Amino acid sequence: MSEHKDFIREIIDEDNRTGKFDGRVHTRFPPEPNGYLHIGHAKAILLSYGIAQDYGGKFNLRFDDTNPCKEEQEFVDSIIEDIRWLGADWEDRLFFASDYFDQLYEWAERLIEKGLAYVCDLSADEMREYRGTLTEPGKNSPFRDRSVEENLDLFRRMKAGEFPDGAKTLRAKIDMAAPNINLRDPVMYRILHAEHHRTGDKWCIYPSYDWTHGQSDSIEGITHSICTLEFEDHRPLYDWFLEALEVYHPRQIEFARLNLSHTVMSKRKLLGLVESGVVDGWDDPRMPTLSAMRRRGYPPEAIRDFCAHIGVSKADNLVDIALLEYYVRDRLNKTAPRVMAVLNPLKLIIDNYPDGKVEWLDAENNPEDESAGTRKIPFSREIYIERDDFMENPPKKFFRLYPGNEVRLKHAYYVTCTDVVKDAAGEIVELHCEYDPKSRGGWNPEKGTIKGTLHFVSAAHAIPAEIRLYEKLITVADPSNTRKGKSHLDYLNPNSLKILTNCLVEPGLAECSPGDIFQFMRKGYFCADKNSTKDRLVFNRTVTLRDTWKKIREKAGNRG
RNA sequence: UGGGGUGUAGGCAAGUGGUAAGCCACCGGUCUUUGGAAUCGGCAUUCGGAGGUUCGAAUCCUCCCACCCCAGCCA
Repeated sequence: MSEHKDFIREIIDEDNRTGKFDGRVHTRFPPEPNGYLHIGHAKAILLSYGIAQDYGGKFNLRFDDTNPCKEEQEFVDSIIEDIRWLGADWEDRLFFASDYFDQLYEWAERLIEKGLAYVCDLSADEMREYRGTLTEPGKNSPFRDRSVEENLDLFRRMKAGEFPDGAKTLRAKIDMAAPNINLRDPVMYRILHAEHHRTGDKWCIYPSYDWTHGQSDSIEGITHSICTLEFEDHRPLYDWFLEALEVYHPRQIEFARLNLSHTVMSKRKLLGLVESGVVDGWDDPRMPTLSAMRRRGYPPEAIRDFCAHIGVSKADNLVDIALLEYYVRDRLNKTAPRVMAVLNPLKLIIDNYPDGKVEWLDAENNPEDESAGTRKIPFSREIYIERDDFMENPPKKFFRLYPGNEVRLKHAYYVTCTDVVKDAAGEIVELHCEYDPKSRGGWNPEKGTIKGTLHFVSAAHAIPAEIRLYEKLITVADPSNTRKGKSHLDYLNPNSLKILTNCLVEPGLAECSPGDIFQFMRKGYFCADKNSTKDRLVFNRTVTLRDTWKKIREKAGNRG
């Protein structure tokens, strides 16, 4: 089984063979600080960073902050935090496109002097009309043939603040009939009397992304500018700028962005969910943002595993969110300490266990990791078990607790159900059992296989907790491909968040800190929320355990 | 009816003229003090379609079809 390389690494191998960049490999991740990073960005970051690592090259972080109206320091901070958490390292190479504003301005004047750029007075609407359509060529701006002197003068006065927003633009003089619309005299500068998060009020003209991006990569000596598919037909424009300027020319390679099932990934839609209150902020654990995944308990290693395995190609894709969850479980299974928590408690009284007696039993912390050691858990006459683990009239193949059945209480004893107590409404309020004193620790060699094993907490020792259960945000796999007139908002999962407030957890959890991740045995992985305190424990369900019993039940249900 | 891309299993994705990897999902067995984990097995006679070249085609050629992106002074 040979390790295969993605098509980008193959291109880099080829460049190294031919000596195109003298064997250098230098990549970058260029986010715009106008929102939070999501799992799709993680794919891009890890791709570029991973390539730099594989080839002994360098990786830069550069903020593409050319639009002061949308960008904020808050986003710069969150992006830096998220990339650090993911594990990509830009060392001392943190840059901002705004660092290059002076250079870009100088280059713009150079293009004007070469007769390759001009100041245009067309309004936004007029410019749209002049641009033509997908099938018809555009027509030249009436301002296209201004003299170099006039252009220089006007451009300097734009910079000096003599004109209001939108009054003029600087445009590249390329070809209004180009079949590639990006080449129809694109805007290089627009007038924006806006405060920039880094340059303040120094500028009232701002370079467009297209005019900034390629040159920024050039300035930084990037060899391979890896970006997503939608920029493929901007590449000829970047080539044009770089050639006109006669500066160092990186190679741009495009790949398909990640789409994840049962969620949305566009910043616009994500922003909409936040602003409309559908979710409780960018780090609501239901969001596909990295900050949400961190809060929910996804380890960065799992995200790296996921990104390393989804592949890189140019084909549109929709990756099943089950794959991400698989890698989360895979990591957590090896690392998360096992504890017992009862989400929906049902009291169980062991009639033949001495009243007032407490035994502290040994419990292993992680069967996958012996070095995780053991802890002591309390056992007593009154305990709580999971309500789901008892059925008065069980279906076939149910081997949990029911009248007359014997089950194992994990790490403790075997118990047999002897009585069911109900309230006036017929609701089961408590169970009575007898325990087998010879089964201490959960094993009696005299008996055959005990199939059912239940988790529990000791009533006198358990501590209360709030537990938040999360499910998919959206009920359909691909909300971008739904019936006419429907959007992702028509497919929000009403059960995406369920808050349980009467949960009971084993006493050791009182000491846990926000961010700690556990396996609540038989229930799933849970992460102490950022707002969890000793007095008010709050856990987020990271992901459930695989549940074959649930599957059997659902199948039976479908048949019936 | 412009330009740029992409089509291999339910979802990703290898494959680069020599007879369809792997992962997830799904199905079944073993094992188990978590119905977890682990483990074993099953899962494309065929690569968007049709022709053609060749001893041999997912790979080369021709035509066709489908889907995605582009008409911001957003990135």
